[in-house]
Amino acid sequence: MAVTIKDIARLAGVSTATVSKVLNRKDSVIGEETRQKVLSLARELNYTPNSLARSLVTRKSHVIGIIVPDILNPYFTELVRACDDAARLRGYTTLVCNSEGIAEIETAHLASFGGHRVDGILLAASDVIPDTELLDALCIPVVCMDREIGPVARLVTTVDTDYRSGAFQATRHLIEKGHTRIAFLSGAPHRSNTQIRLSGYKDALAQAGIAFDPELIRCKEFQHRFGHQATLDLLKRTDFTAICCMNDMLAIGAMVALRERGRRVPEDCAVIGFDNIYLSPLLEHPLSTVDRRIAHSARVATTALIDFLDDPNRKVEAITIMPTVVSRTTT
Amino acid sequence: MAVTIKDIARLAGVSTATVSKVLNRKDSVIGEETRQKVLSLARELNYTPNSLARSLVTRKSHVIGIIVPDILNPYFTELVRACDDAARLRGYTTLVCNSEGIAEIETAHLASFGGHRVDGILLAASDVIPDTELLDALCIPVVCMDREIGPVARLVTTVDTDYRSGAFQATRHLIEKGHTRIAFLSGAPHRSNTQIRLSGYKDALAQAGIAFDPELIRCKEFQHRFGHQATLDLLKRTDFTAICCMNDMLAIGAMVALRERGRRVPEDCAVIGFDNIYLSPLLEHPLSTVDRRIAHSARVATTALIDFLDDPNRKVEAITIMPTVVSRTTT
DNA sequence: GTCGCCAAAGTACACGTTTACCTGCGTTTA
DNA sequence: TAAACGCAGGTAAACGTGTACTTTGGCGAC
Repeated sequence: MAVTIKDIARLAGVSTATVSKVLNRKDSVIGEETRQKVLSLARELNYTPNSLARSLVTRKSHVIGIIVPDILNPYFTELVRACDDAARLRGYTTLVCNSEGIAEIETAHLASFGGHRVDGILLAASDVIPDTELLDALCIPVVCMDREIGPVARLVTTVDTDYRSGAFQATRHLIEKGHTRIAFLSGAPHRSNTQIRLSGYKDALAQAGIAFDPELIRCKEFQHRFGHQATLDLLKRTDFTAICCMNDMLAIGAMVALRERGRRVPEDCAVIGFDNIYLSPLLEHPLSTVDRRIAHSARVATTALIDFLDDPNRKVEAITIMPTVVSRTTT
Repeated sequence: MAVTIKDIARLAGVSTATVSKVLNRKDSVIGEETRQKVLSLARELNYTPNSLARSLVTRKSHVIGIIVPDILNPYFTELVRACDDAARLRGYTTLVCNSEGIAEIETAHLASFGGHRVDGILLAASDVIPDTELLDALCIPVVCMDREIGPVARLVTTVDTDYRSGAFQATRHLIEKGHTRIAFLSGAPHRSNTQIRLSGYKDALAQAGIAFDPELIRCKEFQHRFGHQATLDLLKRTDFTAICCMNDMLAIGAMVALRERGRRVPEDCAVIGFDNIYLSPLLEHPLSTVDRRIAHSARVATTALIDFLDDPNRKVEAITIMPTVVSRTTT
């Protein structure tokens, strides 16, 4: 049905090898006349190379697989979009999969990546521990983004955000605005991810001579719902004038709760988020937050992966992205 | 490097054909003993079939291509996610591309779909007119979602939203709340897309005996930014007590503008959106909107496409999704 | 006149599967 | 007892490319 290299070869009266050479610009050794004939024929017939066949023989699919917990989460939407852009710029296509944060699903996706012979894998933040055994068996280069991972043979590099600094800056920002009773909302308490942020928060408090009060801490999950629920709970049990949220969705949930209880933002209670997702400036109260440069880190990770694919000898160091506070209307 | 069917064949002392038959459950004709041997060997070696090779020979990639203008737009995020889920349920993988609403980019993506031999294409709403010539040449089944398209050979079906009814219901909802001065915000004025919604709005007005006032109409684009800007402009030039927005991002932008000008929602001005994106219930003022059942229509479209792939003789009718108003706090 | 060389193009195999068709061989059946 | 059949499995071609190696002339050098 579709036109192949053979059709062109037949019509041009040459061999498929010649056509292939011309089309791949290995044509230093091809006569100008046949070259033109092949080229114009290809255009005329609307020839599109069959990537499957090509990948099969070259052992290069020019596809990179991306795993995120859920693309519906605005942070990951933005991340995936930026990865895709960066990859496309280098001639790669992306295959994105949602793991739901469930190990079995992630493992299935990884296996599928193996079947599709993706050239590289981008593993985004998630609470699940990657199946390093499978990863080793797959023998596909991996770049991790904000994700803990054990030793993996083909780990190219990791790009992480300096969470401690981000949390520190956010807290200090609130302190500078005059707050001393600052609530802290974050995800799974046992994850190092959360512990590091918490230590940043504590450091800022200590530096300002403010006592740490465990009553103000709520760590469970990075969901909007939890931001809402935790704020309601805080409102009932203690008093505070600011909330330091470790992601923007938590902050959005917190603001809903504050409004429901008649608290004005930022007059009665200031709110700061973390991530700086594209939505945060668009809200009714444009959200002050910690900009973690999502698109930038996505680009860095993708570029590192592809650089490595182009030249596996290149040694890449772990990369840390430094976040900064952006102050809008909620603080 | 990776283990192939040949390795298994060699180790099991059988031919590759036999291994293939076992692995594809064409094993009615295979002895139980060799069957088990092959199966356990495959498991043991962690064999993953090479989809490229498989697709090459079967002429079926089990991949469907999706084109959206921009996955960062929450409506499309949700759409893509639902399509992906539906596709995966049927054993398909999705390849999603962002066209930016630019014809050339879309065309390039379509060509790339051809190269990757995707089995089917899902074309989501966009202002660009698809390259029907290329689409015909590609010979790949297509399903359009809320998108105008000329006659295309391999068009399976279209799934559309009843925009007229949606706009009618939204307007009527506002009228029932006692509003008579109702602003109307929508996208590109010349698109039938917008015209149809406008006629629904007018119908509701007429039914209630309310005169149509062109002063209240603002049509330009479906972006947050325009919702903000148009509302500011309306506030300056005329008076109204409600805004009927033809998508949720416009509504969110409108609410920002209202707050900036000290108008309370819904006391001073009611706002209704359209789409019911997953964000709308999560906002500080949970948004009243028209639920167009995004995930549902995505499923319907994907299922229709895959049903067709499974049995091309099945004739599918155009599908229209009926939206309904969901009233939250902004009306 | 032979040798070597260069340009231009062709040959043939490999990539990892699937599958139509064929081969033995043991068992049934007339 | 020979023809027919069914079972278990093998052979080989095909899918569309890329590429190492080979062939074919033509031409200049010795």
